[in-house]
Amino acid sequence: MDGTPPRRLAVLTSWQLAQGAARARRLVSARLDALGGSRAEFAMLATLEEFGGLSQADLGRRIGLDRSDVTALVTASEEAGLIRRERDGVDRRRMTLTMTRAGARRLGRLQQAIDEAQAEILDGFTAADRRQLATLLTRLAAAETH
Amino acid sequence: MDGTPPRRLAVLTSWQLAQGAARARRLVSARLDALGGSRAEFAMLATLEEFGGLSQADLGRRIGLDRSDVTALVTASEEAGLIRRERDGVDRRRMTLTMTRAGARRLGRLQQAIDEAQAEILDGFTAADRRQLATLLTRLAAAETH
DNA sequence: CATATTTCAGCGTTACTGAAATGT
DNA sequence: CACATTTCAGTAGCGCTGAAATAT
Repeated sequence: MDGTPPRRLAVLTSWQLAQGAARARRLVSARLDALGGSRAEFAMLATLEEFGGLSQADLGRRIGLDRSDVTALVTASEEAGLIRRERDGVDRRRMTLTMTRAGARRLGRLQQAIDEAQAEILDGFTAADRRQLATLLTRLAAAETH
Repeated sequence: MDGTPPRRLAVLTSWQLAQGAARARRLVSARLDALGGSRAEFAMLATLEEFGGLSQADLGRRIGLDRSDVTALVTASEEAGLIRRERDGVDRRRMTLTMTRAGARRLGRLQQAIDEAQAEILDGFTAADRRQLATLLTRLAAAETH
């Protein structure tokens, strides 16, 4: 046993979120590490599958990744053959990103690992629990930044 | 608008948790920064208020802070007059930590800032929503590490 | 002897900032 | 001109590791 945290911490929504997110992150990372993958890599491939032909800036905005970190991720992924990066014909500032077939296969493998982690995170939760949690978290994260 | 993330991400509990935790963290940090404080400082003071006379190792276990980071935090907080650090008389490896009156006043100010942030995080949530969320998050974070 | 505590030096990841080069 | 995109260099916090000194 680790000893319980003080009540002033335990009652905070921000603390509860941090604890839950940290556990989920550890479980997901452990599975992805075994495949030599990362959360950002999965996020990128998932985005390019659903929204093909994005620019790097758009990709970063979709997944909340900094422009600077997008550059590094995209460079490595192109070298690994998972994506293609081509200069946009219309707006020549932009690099247009598309997923390769190797990227699609990679996405499938990472998805499987992530699904296993989600199952472990939600072990013991009923279907109703899961809907509740998803609804509440989505509302919370989507709140206006007014 | 930022563009929506792909479905493969949006449906993940781990992603939802990460997004919610990141927003909560930004709101809390913004308030604490204005006071020159940190989350770790608040966690330390809250712990020493509720469990007086802890060792550094016990403090770290209560709040999930690494031994190495505890040393730095405790050193700075002692210099700031928020806590006292004395060699334990029984087990002379340990340093016994106690909060000073200045520390208690500091805790009060940080608590106020954090309460404001929690209110902002949960803006629009009913009392029932808040109970649901707290229950689900606590269950999720407390899951056995079997 | 094995174990626990504290301290220090350092590492890897993530999130970010500032500035430059390029183009709209 | 203001603004957007990409890239690079660098910064700061966080969570950690390894090792040493000290004590149980």
